[in-house]
Amino acid sequence: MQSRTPDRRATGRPRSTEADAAILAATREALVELGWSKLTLGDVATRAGVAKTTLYRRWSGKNELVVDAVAELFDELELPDRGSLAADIEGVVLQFAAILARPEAACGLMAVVAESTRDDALRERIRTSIVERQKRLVLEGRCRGEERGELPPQTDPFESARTADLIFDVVAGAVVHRALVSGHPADEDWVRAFTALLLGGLVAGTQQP
Amino acid sequence: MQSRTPDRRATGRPRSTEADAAILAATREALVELGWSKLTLGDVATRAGVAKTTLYRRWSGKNELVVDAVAELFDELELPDRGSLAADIEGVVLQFAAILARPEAACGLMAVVAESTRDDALRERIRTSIVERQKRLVLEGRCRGEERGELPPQTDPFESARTADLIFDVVAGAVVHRALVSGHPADEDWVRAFTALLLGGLVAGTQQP
Amino acid sequence: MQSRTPDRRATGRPRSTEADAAILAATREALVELGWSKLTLGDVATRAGVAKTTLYRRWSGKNELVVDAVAELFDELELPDRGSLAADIEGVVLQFAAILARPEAACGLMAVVAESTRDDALRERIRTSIVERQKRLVLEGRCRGEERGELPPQTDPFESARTADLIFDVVAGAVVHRALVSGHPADEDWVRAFTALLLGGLVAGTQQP
Amino acid sequence: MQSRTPDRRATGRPRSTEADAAILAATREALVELGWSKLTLGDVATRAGVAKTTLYRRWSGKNELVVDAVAELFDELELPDRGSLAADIEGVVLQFAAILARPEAACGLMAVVAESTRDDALRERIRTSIVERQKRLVLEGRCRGEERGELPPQTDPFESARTADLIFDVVAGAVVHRALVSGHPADEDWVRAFTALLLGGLVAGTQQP
DNA sequence: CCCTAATCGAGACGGTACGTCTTGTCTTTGA
DNA sequence: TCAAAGACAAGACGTACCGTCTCGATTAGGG
Repeated sequence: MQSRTPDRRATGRPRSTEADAAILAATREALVELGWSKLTLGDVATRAGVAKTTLYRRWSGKNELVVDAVAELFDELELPDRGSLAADIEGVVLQFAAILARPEAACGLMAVVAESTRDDALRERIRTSIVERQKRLVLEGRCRGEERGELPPQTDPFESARTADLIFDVVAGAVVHRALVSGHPADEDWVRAFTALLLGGLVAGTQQP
Repeated sequence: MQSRTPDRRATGRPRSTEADAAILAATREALVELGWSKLTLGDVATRAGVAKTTLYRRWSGKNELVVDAVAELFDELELPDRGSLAADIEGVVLQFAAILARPEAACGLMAVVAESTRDDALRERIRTSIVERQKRLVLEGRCRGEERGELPPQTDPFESARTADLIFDVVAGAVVHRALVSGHPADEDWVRAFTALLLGGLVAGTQQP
Repeated sequence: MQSRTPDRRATGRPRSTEADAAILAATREALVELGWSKLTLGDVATRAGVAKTTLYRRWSGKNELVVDAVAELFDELELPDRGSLAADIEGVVLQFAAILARPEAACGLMAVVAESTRDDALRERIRTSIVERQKRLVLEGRCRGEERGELPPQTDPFESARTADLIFDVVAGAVVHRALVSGHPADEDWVRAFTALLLGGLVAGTQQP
Repeated sequence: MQSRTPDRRATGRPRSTEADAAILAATREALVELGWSKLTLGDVATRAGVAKTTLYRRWSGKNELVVDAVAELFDELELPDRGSLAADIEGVVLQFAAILARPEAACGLMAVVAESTRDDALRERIRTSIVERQKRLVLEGRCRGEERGELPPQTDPFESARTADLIFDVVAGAVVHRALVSGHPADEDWVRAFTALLLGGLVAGTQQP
């Protein structure tokens, strides 16, 4: 959501802050009921009890609106402390799968990713609002793994970032593919098998590169 | 594409087989130029030199059409024989990344996946036409790994299928996420690191489950 | 309906004569149910149990088909012998009104007249098939009036034709307007008043021109 | 054209009054060039420089639009004062014939009458907007005839209305039939003969009913 | 306490695509 | 050769949404 510049004219009627929240909530509600392609901004405005003008004054279009509406959903992710690295990873992956099981997250996210293949600004907005924002979980997890001695300490910062990116791609990609493409739920069994594969690869990879 | 039932009435003018191919090619062309959201079936029909009715007679809508148009792209994948399992995997993953780097594949695939979150028939069509169809690569790869002794023989058929599914989710998901979400190319370096992670996990997982 | 030329090639499968009648009947049936604007040639063909091709082979379009279908309706008109000119006229006008009360006649006739304002060939077809064909009633009526001495004998053949045309315009026009535009039925009362006006004008006109 | 109810919500952008006029003018223009059956609302909208939605917001379809477009044409009729009843009638009938000679009037009027045979609301709209509206000419003419002593005063109001209706059916019907069906122009000669017939009938009818 | 200016709701506007329908032609198989 | 069946190119249908615009009606400061 675009924040108003601080030096903005302070005169005139200020924008309603309630409208912002109402619009994002209405967007998620409409995504659940209608999906991406049948979601219309006019309908979102009506649900939010707001005029179309009010919506367009804040967002430039459907893509940007849905990115913001979906991004909020992923902020509730956090790395649990279950005692072992494997258990921690399983926990956060299950949380991620739970969010993706919600229809507004699944269809909203996939749709904006699809649109972003032809819109660099949108891709950047997705990266900033969603991807980079959650990469904190990987860093925190590895940090905890090193503290516990479950992972060897990573010294090279460049190599460290590269590995974090790879892990994030593997985790996020695999869960999304399992949930949305294969069509099977990412349940506890699957998450346990996936975590074993991932950790096995990580340990093997760092032992004898 | 729906094949006509064999006992279909053989009367009337038969459907043009050239039109089928022209429509799918035009669809890919339009996807490249316009992307998913600006692709219109009227435009596809015009590009294919075909009336809209001809298009609607064969496909029920944009979703189904694009699934078929994209599915053809993935049929050119094949498992190369580069001497080692790791090299073979790297080869096929690179091919997969190359296809996903084509805009018609990327935006078409993501868009229909997004739509499939609210349309079970569409999800099934995607699974049948694309996912299950390419899972052959995983099976073939493991078979070759076992022949070469790089992988321990898998005896339990149920466990075997479960692992194949997991591998496919990890491979396809990671490459898609890398290419489309993270926004970095899935180049040779990344593919090598990813393959190492995957193979490490596989070997570790089968040695001490 | 285009009649086959007598020296036509007698080879090949002959055209079905039943089809002609079936198509005209189906056209009237469809006119009753659907009216002019929703009548489609495909539907007529289906009702007649005939392929569209067969229909187009005989008529060049909707206009021509409906002219032929409607023209048949007016052939059942005849001048009754009720003893006096006034009664005879009332009788035939009531018959005419009865035909126009049938929806297929009313809407078919008005529609082709509307189309004929921009299609001279169609106007000619209407005149030949419907108007001139029924003008016999006027001539026969005047002839009978003169025989009975109710009308003075008309000697000038040019003047005679002019008057016949005028009478036909007045009779046909007034009944059509009453029935279709004013929206009131052309019942016995109205027909009596109209006939009185017409006969009064005719007698007055011939007495002191 | 539907007038907005006076208690209508005064909120929102008001409808453009220029659009109304532009659409009706464009309709007449298109009727002249294309006739009824080839007139499309999309084309009318384009000619009027207006979106299709704007047109459909005001009229429910082709029929209603053309009724309004044609009705305006007949408002220019007026009863001239030429000194005698016969001359006055001849004058207004000639005016009427002149309007019917314009293609937009002829084909538009006939077509909506044809459609009205299957649409009571449309028939009522035609009666209200065109027929009843012009019946004023008959009333005015008879009034003037009575003032001049050319017609006996009519006392029974019911009988009076019945006669006015009859006269209107005869006049309008005969002119339309002459112009559109018989295919001959309603020129001065014809109008003079017709007026003589009509007036003769009227005088005869009122002298000895 | 009013003034000013940006906001709000409502809804009409010009466009554009939709998915369906009809037209008149063409291409099959079968009689 | 014609018939039936139905696919074909073309194009209008009436609807829905888009993103913009014009309204009158609120709201806050700031004077």
